Amino acid sequence: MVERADRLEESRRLSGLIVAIADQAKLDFAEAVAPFGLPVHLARAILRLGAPAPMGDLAEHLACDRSYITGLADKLEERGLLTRVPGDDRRVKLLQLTDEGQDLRDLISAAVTERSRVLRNLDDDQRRTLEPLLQALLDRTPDTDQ
Amino acid sequence: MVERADRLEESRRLSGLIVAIADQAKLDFAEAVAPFGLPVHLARAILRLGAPAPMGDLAEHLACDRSYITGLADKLEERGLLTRVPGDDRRVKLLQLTDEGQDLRDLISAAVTERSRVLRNLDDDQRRTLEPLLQALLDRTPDTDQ
DNA sequence: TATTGTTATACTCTATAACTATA
DNA sequence: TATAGTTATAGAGTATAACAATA
Repeated sequence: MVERADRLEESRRLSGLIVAIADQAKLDFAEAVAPFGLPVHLARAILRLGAPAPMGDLAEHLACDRSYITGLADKLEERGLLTRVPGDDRRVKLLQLTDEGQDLRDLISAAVTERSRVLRNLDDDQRRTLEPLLQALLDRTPDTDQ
Repeated sequence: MVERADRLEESRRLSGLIVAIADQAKLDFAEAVAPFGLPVHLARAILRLGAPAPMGDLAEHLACDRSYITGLADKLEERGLLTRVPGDDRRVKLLQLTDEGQDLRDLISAAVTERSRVLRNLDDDQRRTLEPLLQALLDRTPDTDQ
């Protein structure tokens, strides 16, 4: 049996750890990507564009407004990393990486993977143990309403 | 034995889960705190002020510039939630919650705890299993340099 | 000379609203 | 009429730099 106060303290510790790990993950990502001269959002966009995608999809994935994507796409286009190609629905523009963009995407992907703490700090067993716990944490709470 | 490609995919999944959980934790926090009419940063500041603390300490804890703390302290002072009291070193000002501030802090603390996913979604065993895994994730990588 | 907190200002990020062209 | 993307603009959030008081 765990005492109430201990459980509270443990829970705060765990919450703090999770936030700290996520913050660290963002720093790791920014650091992995910096050598390529790319701000985080541009790098995330490139990673997302393994296949050509409508600008609206990217907005949804990056959790931002479509108008913001226009700016990102402009910057990536200026750098010659992607082009806008028309979709079947002619209102839609697909963002498609150029060859240079694809090459850069591969490099970024490798750099990010290389720094992955999940890969570097945990063994196979630990990863297998961790996943269901994280999944449980993410699940919508069963609303005990107690 | 786990295949390389599987391990990569699993690792991406886990990284994604961690970031998603942290994002969700921030949303949970904001939601828990909203009924008190407090922006997230003000609430975090109050939670930090269980004991009077120099403004610089708060800046460090919130990971922002000292000049930003001046603004936060102003707002909290306007609301009657804290006062600035001189420290031993007379350059220093300590932020000290008023009685009203302490009461509010207790309420916020309870509201945040009540929503804690760590408490609501995991049992004692799961929490005990989770902690060392998170700790390992956070640890500075042993720099394999491979 | 270095440090704490303050002030004024500037910058970055991102959203909102109005617009064009399609549907 | 509704939707995808664009444009111009505005706002929130936060930092920078110069400053006053103290060390």
